[in-house]
Amino acid sequence: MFEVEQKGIEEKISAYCASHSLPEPTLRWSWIPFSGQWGLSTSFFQLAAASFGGQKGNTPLKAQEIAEGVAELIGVPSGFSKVEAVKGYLNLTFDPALYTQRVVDAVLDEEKGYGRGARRGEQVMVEFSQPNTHKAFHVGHLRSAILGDVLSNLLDAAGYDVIRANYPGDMGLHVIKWLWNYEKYHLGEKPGADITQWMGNLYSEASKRLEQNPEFEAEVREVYKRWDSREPALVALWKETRQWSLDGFTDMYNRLGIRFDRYYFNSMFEDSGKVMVDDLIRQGIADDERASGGPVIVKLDEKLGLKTENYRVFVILRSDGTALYATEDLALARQKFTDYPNLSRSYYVVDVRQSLHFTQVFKTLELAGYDWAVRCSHVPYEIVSLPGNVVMSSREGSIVLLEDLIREAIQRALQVVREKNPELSEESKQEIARAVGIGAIKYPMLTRDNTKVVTFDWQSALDFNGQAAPYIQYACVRANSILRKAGMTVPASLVPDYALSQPEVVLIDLIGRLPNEIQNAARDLRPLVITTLAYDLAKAFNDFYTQCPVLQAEENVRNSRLRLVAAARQAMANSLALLGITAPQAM
RNA sequence: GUCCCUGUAGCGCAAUGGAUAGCGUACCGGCCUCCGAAGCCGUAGGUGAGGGUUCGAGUCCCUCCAGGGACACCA
Repeated sequence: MFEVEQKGIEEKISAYCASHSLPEPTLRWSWIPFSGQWGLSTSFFQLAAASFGGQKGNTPLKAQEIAEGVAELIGVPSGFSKVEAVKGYLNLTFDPALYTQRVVDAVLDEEKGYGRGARRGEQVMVEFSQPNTHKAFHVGHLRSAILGDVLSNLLDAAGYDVIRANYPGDMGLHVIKWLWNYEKYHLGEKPGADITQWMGNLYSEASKRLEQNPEFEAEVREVYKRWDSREPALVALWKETRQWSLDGFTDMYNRLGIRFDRYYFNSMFEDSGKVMVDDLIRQGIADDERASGGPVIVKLDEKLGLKTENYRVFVILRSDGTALYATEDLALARQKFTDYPNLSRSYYVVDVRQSLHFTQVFKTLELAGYDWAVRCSHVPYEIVSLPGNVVMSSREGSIVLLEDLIREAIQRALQVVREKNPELSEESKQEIARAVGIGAIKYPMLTRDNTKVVTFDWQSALDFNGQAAPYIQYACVRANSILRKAGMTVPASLVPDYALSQPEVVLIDLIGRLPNEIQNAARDLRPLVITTLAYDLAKAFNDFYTQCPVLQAEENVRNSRLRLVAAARQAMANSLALLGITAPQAM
């Protein structure tokens, strides 16, 4: 927001250093961290330490001396109201009126585009939510879906052209088991309304039957053989039942507001993966141990000339010649760069337990000479577990179905909105309940670091109070309410001509940070940065409207505050949109 | 055994190597004649242990301790 002024100041600091025989400084700007202090800050400790040239010296004292010298030289630049040298820091306080106008104008001019960075002309792919067909879709699968969706939003807002890819597991032993069970006990049946639940039930039923009757294994192997020879009837059944799952997934994604540009399926890469394995053997990268009953492996540490065991041994084809996920992942990675040769990054949003697997995949591709291999990266996240550190498993049935969670959350939100706002139309209540319910599900998955485990429990999942999406949505609603009472007209751009109060300063400050924070969040692949900002914005707005009258204020104050309310509402709505959460009009 | 992640208030989580470590929740006490109480205000509570680097360490390095995970044909 003050890039031009900041640059001018940097030049003056350079000039100061040159004339005081100090080294060329590398400046890092940050926000003044004290609440109510408003502006940019930089420190001179590094410069002071460097100025001693290895000799001992009092760094803090020297830093303060430089800060004072710089402060004296630059005076108070235009756009700022105060310049101070404090404890080795140079603090530049913004001119409140000017800064307010700049921030508020930017938000109200750009509206939904506020915060978005310039297009970079760079394409990236984000692969996320790799659900298995013929299995339940449960809360454990939710994190990849939500995280990947939001990372895509963030990268897009940061200026990248994002391709959202899904990679369902539509073939494997789990599918064969399901087909066996269906042919034997359910032939001709069709799923009802709860597709994924029905599919999941049949899968756990199949698992149970096989556990209790190991003699059925032979029948399952028989089905696998029919698949390998592509028996037309079985392929047709697979296609039909696979589609049921995919329809169920689409329904879930629609309810969550998650979309994809591109679908890859692991069944597509069985053959091309095997061809790549052959190539790797020919290149001498992979060792084929099938003659002695072993699989095809890549001894990564050995091939890399390492004595450590960092990369271990990577198994890329079963001893019976059938494809593993590893086989298919090699081909998938290549396919992505065939489809999109200019990808500058290819991200895989997959849980942390597969970290080794992906380093092996990428390293193997690098060894094979694919120059794009270094552009692939795994974005690990910790799993969602149940209380007592119980991992959700569809086989053991220790799961919370996603559709149950969505239904319960929306139901709970509907109950609350009926209590709070009985006069709204039933249609509005339903819409609000959806926005609140979905927001309440997403926010907790995004507001902790990717590497932290999320423990799911019903009570906190359905708790709408405190630091949560409904709090932020509520702040938007209150802002909207004020604007509605003002006739929805926002005054034209103006420079505030009164002394801004503390809550206004804090609020404007936070609104102004959104563009930077979007870049930070995208750079570090951390939605947490935005969930925190959105919450801080909502809190600051709450603070503002409880302390600063808008509609009853004198006209000049009222006009300025109405613009601020509109800007705050927009900034909060934009932040929520990045998080895949909608801000209702009322709630 | 090797490697990775995590350890911050009773509990759940924050804090680009920077100044005074923040928020929620639970507990206790206040606030609906005042733009909507899904809200606001107040009290209380602290970096697993020990070294090191640095002007400055919750953050980086080393050694421990505790919890979780991954390590040859599961996905």
